[in-house]
Amino acid sequence: MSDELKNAAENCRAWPFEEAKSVLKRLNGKTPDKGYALFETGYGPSGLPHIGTFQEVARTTMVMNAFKQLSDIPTKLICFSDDMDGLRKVPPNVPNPEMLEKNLHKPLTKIPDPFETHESFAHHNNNRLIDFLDRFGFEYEFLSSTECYTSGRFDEALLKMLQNYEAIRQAVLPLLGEERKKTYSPFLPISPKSGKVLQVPILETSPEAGTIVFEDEDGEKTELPVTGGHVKAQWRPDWALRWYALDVDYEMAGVDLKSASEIAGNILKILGGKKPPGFHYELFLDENGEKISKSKGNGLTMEEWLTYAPHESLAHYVFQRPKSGKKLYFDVIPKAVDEYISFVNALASQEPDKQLQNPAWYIHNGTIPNSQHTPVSFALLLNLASAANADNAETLWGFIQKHKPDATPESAPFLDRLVGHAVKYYEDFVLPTKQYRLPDERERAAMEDLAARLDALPADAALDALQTEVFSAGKENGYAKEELREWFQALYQVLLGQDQGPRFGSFIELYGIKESITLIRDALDGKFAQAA
RNA sequence: GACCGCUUAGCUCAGCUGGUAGAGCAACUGACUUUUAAUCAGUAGGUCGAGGGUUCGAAUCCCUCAGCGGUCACCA
Repeated sequence: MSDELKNAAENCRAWPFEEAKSVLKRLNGKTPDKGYALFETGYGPSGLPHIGTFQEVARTTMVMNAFKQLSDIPTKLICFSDDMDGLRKVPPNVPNPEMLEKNLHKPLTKIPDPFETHESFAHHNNNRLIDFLDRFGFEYEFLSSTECYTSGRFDEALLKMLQNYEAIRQAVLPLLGEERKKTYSPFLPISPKSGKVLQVPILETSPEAGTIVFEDEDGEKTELPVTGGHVKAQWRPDWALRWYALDVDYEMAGVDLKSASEIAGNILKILGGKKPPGFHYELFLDENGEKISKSKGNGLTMEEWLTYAPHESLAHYVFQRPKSGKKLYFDVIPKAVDEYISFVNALASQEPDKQLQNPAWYIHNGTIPNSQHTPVSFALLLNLASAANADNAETLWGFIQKHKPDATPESAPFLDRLVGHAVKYYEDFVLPTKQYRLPDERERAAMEDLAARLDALPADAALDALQTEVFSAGKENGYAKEELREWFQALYQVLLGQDQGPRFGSFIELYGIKESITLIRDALDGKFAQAA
């Protein structure tokens, strides 16, 4: 079986395997000197982690999982935080904006935490990243740029950059506009006086001494070593520096960074390295196929997705065709959840080559825990929730067990999570659309009668009895047999605020006899119609 | 301007290395239930953006064009 899987892996054309193969090729199938194949993702800590962060780590993990199938070379995933970057503008929705304003252009690790919970702004956001990633169970190692610079880990690479200063400058220039070309430098000195990351021309370089000379903000000519965290590399060279110093073997990036990564690759070549493989994924679009922008507030946030669906479904969504632009809006969620469920349920019975076509294989690294299986689709749950007034998990579970008597929250924990999401969906999308009305005379009489009948029943009355009482209440209060449909509709409209509903006897059984009586009396008192 | 993606059923999309077009929703029909919804079974629906080329054979590969969209060119 294992051999069969390995064979299937070698022939698999799913994108994570295509990527993994390019890593294996880069390594010539051998463990590199550092002892492992290194997969990297980048993070800018001036903002909070978002769906793009998730997507990149999830997809890189999928490549890594494929790689593990192809080779016994150890692997490592590094989430690198560019936390020595200067803060360029005050982000919105952050406390203490005046304080941040005063600290503009300083490295993020040198700026106090506006939330006043961590050592610095960067530390705060780095921790948010770590919490975020841990929440999804990613296996990775966090790495801070500031630490790499100040600890000397980047020193050798920085000196090499200095030796090749002009060539690296030339590698970047073609991409820049006229204005920027004049002052561009791959090195950004950090002013010893103000602590700011300066974007200034470099006047002299001294490869022997390992220093650069520039004019500080007050006009004073200043000489600084490029090593030890006194100087930061500008963005594109910084990327190359990291690839070189850490010996990165794989990194993907968005299409927006396409030309930048090419430049960084050229710089890496100058340093004597070889650009790590990695494709450029397309960015997410909104419902109309337009760019998602925070200012417009279109598209869908990570939080929104995770409110209405489990994170596995997002991982599944993100697996699909990373190189084409995908629309990210509410309606894709239920589909993603149900596709995920079918793939999870299918995996065990699939042949190895089919397993490797199965997104769930990548999400769970080949082995799906039993707890992930669910006998009910998410679409069904959503329908059930809205049809059955399921404003809590217990009610919804009651209806589920009508269909699947064996399922319990304990035996199907993933389904239990889905139930929670379905209830949330009900609260946010179904409940607000409910329109209760008051009953007319005949309806009122029948409902009062129904309440009284229910009251007279034992607490453990059987379903048949309940259903019979509902019919009797209708029939004996002026509804002819062919009018009974109207009686039921009245129940839904008056009691549930909708035109349709579940079989009413079952509803009472699940909702509870006492609760149903209260529901009827509240409706007759006008509590619902008034509120609406 | 440079580079890229998309165009397939009413809607949203899948179709991997070429072999008589698929799914979900919507629609329609039926079954079941002392109402509906749900559920289940089934039906219908497409010159695969246009034109050309390669091939015994093209939604799939190549070229041209059109429409839509994206990214970069100021900052990272």
